[in-house]
Amino acid sequence: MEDDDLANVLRALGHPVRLHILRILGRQRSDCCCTDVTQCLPLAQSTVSQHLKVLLDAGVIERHPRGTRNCYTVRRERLENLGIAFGGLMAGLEAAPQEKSTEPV
Amino acid sequence: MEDDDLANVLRALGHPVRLHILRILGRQRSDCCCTDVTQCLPLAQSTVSQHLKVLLDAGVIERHPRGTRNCYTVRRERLENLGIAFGGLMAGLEAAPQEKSTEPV
DNA sequence: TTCCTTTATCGGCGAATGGCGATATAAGAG
DNA sequence: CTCTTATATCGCCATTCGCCGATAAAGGAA
Repeated sequence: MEDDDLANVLRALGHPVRLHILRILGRQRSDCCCTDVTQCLPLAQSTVSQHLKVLLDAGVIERHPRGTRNCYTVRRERLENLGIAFGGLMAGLEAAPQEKSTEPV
Repeated sequence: MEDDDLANVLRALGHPVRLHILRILGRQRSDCCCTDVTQCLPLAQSTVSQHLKVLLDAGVIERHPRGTRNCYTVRRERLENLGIAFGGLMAGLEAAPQEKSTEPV
C-alpha cells in the first residue's frame, strides 16, 4: 500500500460521521441503503450521500445497485490491508535502526 | 478511545507528508528537531512546523525542548492505542450480530 | 552586550471540506 | 402513461487546510 493511498484511507476515516456510517454498515449485514443510513443520523440525505462517496472513493465500502436503491457494504479485506499497512508503519517506528539499517526483509 | 478522538488521530495521519514525518521521527532514535525534518522534505520550515503541530495536537508525537531546539519523538503507546481502537472498530464490523445472518465464518 | 540559530506564529492566498436545499435521473408501482 | 421513491449531483456558503514568506521570541555563543 502506497503512502498516498494509505493517507487517503486514513483521511476518509478521519471524520466522526464517517466512522459512524462505517459502524452502521457493519452492523447491518445486508441491504443498507442511503436513506437507511440517513435515518440513523441527524444529517440531510445529500450530506450522507457525500460521506458515502468519500468512503466509496477511498475504497472502504462497495456499492451494490439493488433495484431502485443502492446498497452499501464494508470492504473488510480493504480495511484489513489498512491494518497491515498500519502495522508496517508501526514496525518501522519500532525498529528504529538509525541510519545504517541492513534493511527490511 | 472516543470516536471524535479516533477520528482526530486518523485525520492527523491522513496526509502523506505527515506519514513521512512520522517515519523520519521513527527512524532517528533521538534528537530530531524541526530543521532536521525540514531538510528531509521539499517544504518550507513553517510548513513542517505546522504539520508537527497537527501531529502534536493529535497526541501522536511529543515535544522535548532541548536547549535552543525542540526535539520530537513518536508516542508509540498512543499509536498502539490507535491500533487497538482500530481493531475494535474492525471487530465491530466483523461481529455483525443481528437478525438474519446465516453467514459464513 | 551583540549576533546567530532554531522555532513558532502571523497574514495571505487558493483549494478543499462539510453542511444545506433544490434538482435531475432512474427504477418500480399503479 | 403517471406517480412515487431513492439517489446522486449541483450550486452556495462558511470554515478549514496546505502552503508560503515574514517576523517575533528565546537560547547559546562570542
